Amino acid sequence: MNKEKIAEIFEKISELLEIKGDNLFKIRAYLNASRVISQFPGNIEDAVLKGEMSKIPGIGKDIASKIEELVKTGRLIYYEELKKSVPEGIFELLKLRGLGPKKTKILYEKLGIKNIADLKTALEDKKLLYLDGFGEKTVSNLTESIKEYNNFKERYLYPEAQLEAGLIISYLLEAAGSLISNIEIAGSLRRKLETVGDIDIVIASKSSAIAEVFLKYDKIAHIESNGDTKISIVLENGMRVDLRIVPPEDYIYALHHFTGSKLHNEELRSREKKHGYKINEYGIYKTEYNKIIVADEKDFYNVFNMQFIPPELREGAGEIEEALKHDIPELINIKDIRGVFHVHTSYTDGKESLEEMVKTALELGFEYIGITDHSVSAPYAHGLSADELNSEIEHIDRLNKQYEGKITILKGIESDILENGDLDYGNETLSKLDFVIASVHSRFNMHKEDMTARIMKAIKNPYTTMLGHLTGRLLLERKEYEVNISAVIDTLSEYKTIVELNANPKRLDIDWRYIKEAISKSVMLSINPDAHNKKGFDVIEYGVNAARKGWTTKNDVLNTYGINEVLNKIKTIREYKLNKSV
DNA sequence: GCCGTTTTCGGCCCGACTGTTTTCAGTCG
Ligand SMILES: Nc1nc2c(ncn2[C@H]2C[C@H](O)[C@@H](COP(=O)(O)OP(=O)(O)OP(=O)(O)O)O2)c(=O)[nH]1
Ligand SMILES: [Mg+2]
Ligand SMILES: [Mg+2]
Ligand SMILES: [Zn+2]
Repeated sequence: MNKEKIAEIFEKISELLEIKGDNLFKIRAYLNASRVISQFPGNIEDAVLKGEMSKIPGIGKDIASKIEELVKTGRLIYYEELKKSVPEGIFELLKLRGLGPKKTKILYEKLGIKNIADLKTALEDKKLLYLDGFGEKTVSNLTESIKEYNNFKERYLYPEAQLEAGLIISYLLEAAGSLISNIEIAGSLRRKLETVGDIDIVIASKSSAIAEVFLKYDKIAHIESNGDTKISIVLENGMRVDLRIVPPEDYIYALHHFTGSKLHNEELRSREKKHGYKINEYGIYKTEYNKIIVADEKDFYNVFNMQFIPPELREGAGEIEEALKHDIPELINIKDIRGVFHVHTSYTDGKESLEEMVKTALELGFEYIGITDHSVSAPYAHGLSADELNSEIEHIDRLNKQYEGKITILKGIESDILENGDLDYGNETLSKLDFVIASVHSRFNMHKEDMTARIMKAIKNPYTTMLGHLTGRLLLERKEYEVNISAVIDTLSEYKTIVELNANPKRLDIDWRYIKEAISKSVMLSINPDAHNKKGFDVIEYGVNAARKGWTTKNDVLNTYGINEVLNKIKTIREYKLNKSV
């Protein structure tokens, strides 16, 4: 039982308790525990065995024992009992905008509505109007909510939302720039989360006229709410946008509030409340009339003797403690990236020739480029036979002479990890290469233990320099294959093997939530573009975002080093493992 | 249910917007 599943169960418990009408703080405790578990930076099974769960803030004796039950038996009797009283479809009903636990309960108890389909029928039959608290507006809003639920995604990839947010900001600046003293993306998008539920934007303006300007944006399909300081809309493509408008003097407080995360805000506010501060989106107050003025977010945190916390770290995952100790490290920046590994060419499924990819890397200022086409067992991608790989190697040798002094081309392969954990070529071929990325591209549905063993064996192979996309996930499309990530990280550590952070915005794999664990076990990262065309290098940005979310510093990442250090490091890995295996 | 440097009870972040409730509960951020 992994932490995602455990977190999901506690989230559902909180929803079930809401429906039951249980104590609000108890409900919050479960929801909070769910968030804390999903952020837990380590192996939850180990922590359970060591009896360390209840040491984690937000996990007490009761929830700790429930986690233990889940880890040990795979079930939770308390949850199963709770679920019996409520139909499964209640969870989807709760996802509808405008429908919370109270109304859902009424619909279920009074009209027997058990899921969205039931609700749709009841709406069409105008049955809701007979209920107390349900009027014409509620009916039309729920009808609209069902449409949105059916037609639109719940979350979007970071780059889609980033693009859309940029368009909105450009529009606002163009249409009403003089009214705007500050404008910034906030919410999960500012925190660089890999997927976002909506676009949050904060505006500082002296004039409320800016709201009118926003509402004239031509891509707005639906206005959900429209207040004095807050507007929520849905775009034609289904993306939701929240706009928050505040007077210029309140901007920093509003930006901080709206950046979140919710957990971060709650933690900061409750902690500082004990020290006599009140924090909201309009200010920091020591006493009611004594607003503390700050010029920027650095000042904001400094009020509480905290180090500035970069937005990427504001997930309520221990950042406040570290900021108090001034232990937040200098995070990696995109300018620290000096070269790239994991580049495909027209030798296999890349769209550009080898030389074009090299030229592009050179233009982008990279000092080295590690070429990795697909291996023989990847026929879908025209995987290279040993002979074909030899040709590519010779080609790289020629290009290295041609580009000497400009860029170094490293010879690599993205080798499939076969079902038995072997790599795709013999040692003779592999030893001609500078480095090898080993990735799983087949048989995703193996049992967890088998998949873990398969990957562990590949890591132990002396020629494996780094492990490619650890879980094979495609965000919002394909779930990760089952694998014991902590066991894999331990093996990477033991065999000094590097882990890829695949920068493709659909992958971002290794997940940033596991990066802290990897780094704490001295596993080095490589932020790889997995480029298949010239544009493919640009995704490095997303990889760096994810790395920052995982508290990564420059020195934790292979491709922040110069070519000589890189060559040295990858050689050392191979030698270390060759020695270890004899 | 969790938590404690005002501790083992009595608090728990704080506010905006909407609809139908004539005074605020529900939902959401
Ligand atoms: N203090 C406080 N702030 C909140 C609360 N809920 C949301 N916020 C703030 C922090 C959030 O980052 C910000 C935007 O809310 P969203 O619901 O859009 O969440 P966020 O953008 O973090 O994630 P998302 O990807 O949109 O689901 O508003 C809350 O309950 N209390
Ligand atoms: Mg958001
Ligand atoms: Mg929002
Ligand atoms: Zn690849």
